[in-house]
Amino acid sequence: MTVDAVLIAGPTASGKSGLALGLAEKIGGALINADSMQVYREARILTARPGDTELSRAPHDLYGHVSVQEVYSAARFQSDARAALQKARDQSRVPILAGGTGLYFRALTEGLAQIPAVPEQVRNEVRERRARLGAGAFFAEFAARDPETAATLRPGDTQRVLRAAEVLQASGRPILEWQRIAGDAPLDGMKLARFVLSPARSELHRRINARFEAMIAAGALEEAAGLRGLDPAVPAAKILGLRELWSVLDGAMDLETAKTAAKTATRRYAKRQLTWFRHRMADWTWIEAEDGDEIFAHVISHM
RNA sequence: GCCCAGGUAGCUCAGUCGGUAGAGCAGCGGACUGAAAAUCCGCGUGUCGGUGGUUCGAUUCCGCCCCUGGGCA
Repeated sequence: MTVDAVLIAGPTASGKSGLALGLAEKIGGALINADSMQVYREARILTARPGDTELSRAPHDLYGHVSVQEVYSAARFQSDARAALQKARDQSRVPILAGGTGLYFRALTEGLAQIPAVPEQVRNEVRERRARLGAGAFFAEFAARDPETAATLRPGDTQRVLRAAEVLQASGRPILEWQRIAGDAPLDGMKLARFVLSPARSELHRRINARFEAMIAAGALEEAAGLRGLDPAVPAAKILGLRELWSVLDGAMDLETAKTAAKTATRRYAKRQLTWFRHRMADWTWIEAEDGDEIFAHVISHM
């Protein structure tokens, strides 16, 4: 085996975990999670995180290692992944990074800009101001102070507008300026085997639907009950299916409706993932096979 | 078997007094450097059941056939 690391991307329910695990067993690898939601400890079922059986078959890192209460981020992931990569290296294991979060893969392969952390107080101030002024007025105000960045954003893009505004507020410099400074990529200079799993859309939809049913059967409703009261502003509150199941628990929605809504949301998520992969990972090895053994054979032949 | 009602987008339906047709949901395409399972932008994707006829022109009118639902037998 001549690669320094294996990267496995793919939309949700495309079979990444199974492939990664099989590969880890075969080549003596160590799994490192590259999925933004599988990092949350208390949400194993709803995030389709590997269970104890899988965990016992190969080393796993960054799976369920933080609490749902925490605000995890791409930056924290990058730093955690750096440590996990070092750990695998120390154990002479090939790191196998598997996940569905495009931005996290970007953080690994291209790095993130080194932007000073924004104090909690500034974040809150900026949020409150936008809520008070409204999206349009807030954006106009921001555009007057940072026209260059504003030109790249839309007023309604809540997340990016807030981020740009808080960075400007906290650092005194436009986020665009910070982003021009190249980041340090954890995988820089390493020999990589990169794969994107891409089953046919119809098959992917079938799997997504079936998997949510399986999650329900495995106790997703109980898991959701345990997460009630979670601060809706925290990233883990965005776990697909969580809101719908909370509605069921509140008696505001029947289970069938909730399941349908959760599946739809997951299908749309998969579509967004694929848009990212298609354009940002065009030069990776794309695997359209759907059968596990077939996928495995393809991967081996490309390494 | 007869009588009604209806066959239009993947689904539920609207519509066209004859000039090749929209709405919702689903879906599709795209952007995206620190909340990314987030956030945002864009797009009707169609043998108008089939087949003859009338007509310059039929999804629309007429005939026949097929299918679905309801009623009567």
